Amino acid sequence: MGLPERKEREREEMRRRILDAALRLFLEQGFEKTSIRGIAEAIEYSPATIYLYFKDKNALLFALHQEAFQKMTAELGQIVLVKDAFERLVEMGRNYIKYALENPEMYDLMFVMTAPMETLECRDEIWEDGQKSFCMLQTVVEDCITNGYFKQETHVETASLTIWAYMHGLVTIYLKNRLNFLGTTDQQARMSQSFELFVEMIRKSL
Amino acid sequence: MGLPERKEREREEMRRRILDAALRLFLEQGFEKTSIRGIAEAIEYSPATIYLYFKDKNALLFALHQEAFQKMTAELGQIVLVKDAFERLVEMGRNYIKYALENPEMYDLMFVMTAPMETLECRDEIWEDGQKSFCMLQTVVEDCITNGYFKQETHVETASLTIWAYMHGLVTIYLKNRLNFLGTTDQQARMSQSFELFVEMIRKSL
DNA sequence: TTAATTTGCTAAACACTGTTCAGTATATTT
DNA sequence: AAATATACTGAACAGTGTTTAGCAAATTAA
Repeated sequence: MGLPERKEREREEMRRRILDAALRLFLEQGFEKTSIRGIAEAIEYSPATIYLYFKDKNALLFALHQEAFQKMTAELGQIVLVKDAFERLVEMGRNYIKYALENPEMYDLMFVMTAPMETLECRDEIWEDGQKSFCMLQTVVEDCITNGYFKQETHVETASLTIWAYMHGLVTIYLKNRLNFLGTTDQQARMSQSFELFVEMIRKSL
Repeated sequence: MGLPERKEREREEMRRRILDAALRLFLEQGFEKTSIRGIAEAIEYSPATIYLYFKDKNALLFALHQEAFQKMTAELGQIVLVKDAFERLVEMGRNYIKYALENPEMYDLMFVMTAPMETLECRDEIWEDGQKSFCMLQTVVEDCITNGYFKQETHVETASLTIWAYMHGLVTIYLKNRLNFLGTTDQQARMSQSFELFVEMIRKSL
């Protein structure tokens, strides 16, 4: 066995090339219309080659799903700059919505599609990326308790799940075109109004 | 032109046979694994025949989506029996969760999949089924205001959207396996805890 | 009753999809 | 220089949604 140093690096470069092409195509033409063959053509290799670097399409999607989480975590991480605990929570919510609306395909991959989760299941692993993000939320909720914004007896996990559920519901209703019985221009405004109401709800009752 | 009485009836019977078979297959083997060819085989007709009764697969999905709404509306309609306005709202929420967990594929069709919505868009129609369901929720929220549970100045539409967003978020997070970083058995319990918290939140702050 | 026409349906094809595998040409090791 | 391992691909398999040409039976018209 020779030194696998360069080999390993080349292999990683190829994975990158595949993922970059896949991501570009997904963002350009959406999920449904992106195929393994299309990705192969974009990197000028045979479709079979992709299967030397990813077990199947689900594994490829899972890798992209992980990168989407990295990006979101980076963006949500900005909120540590906000001093006030409650305002930090609100800003986190705003950024969550912003990320979802600006990266709808990635959001789908992260929180809606079942395909990437299947790779996780067949590897018998836990959903680490999701867990880590949830912990970020929990931390901020804890801060709100510590700083007296929320009652001492507030159950952190339950409160966090409730907040996440609302945020997720709001953005998916919108992204999946289930708000289109309202005027097209109004939709974003209605979301903002709802968000503000929810913020007041948790301020008053948590 | 002869009397199209029986012809029309026969045509409707055929549509029914197709939809029944499609529904059965969807529930048996899920969405991804159900094909036009499979449906055709189930009713012992050629795949091409289906296209004489439905424009394309999206139109078929849209028809099923409509029936799913009928079923849900019927189930949610039961809550009129509950006298107390607030308790009626809570019961509506419980039934919503129940329906979603008992009919995950149908829920997907109604609120997550974009395919049925495309048929709607290309027909340039509004999402009537969704609008009607939303009105049901709005009515109950109005009752809560009238009966003094919610403040007089509560904006019905915004409050309803907020409640719906939370409910939808909760069930989709669960159905799309995004709660599997919690213990498998715990998941439903966590959902219940969150729901109870949310009920208290709206009781206290709306 | 016969001829013309419409209706209901299908076989076969088209252009795709994800995936596998035998085989090849290049690079590495012995 | 020979043997082995690596990287890659062409071609196929089995599947998908959809379209079209054509056929046989039912309906209408003469």
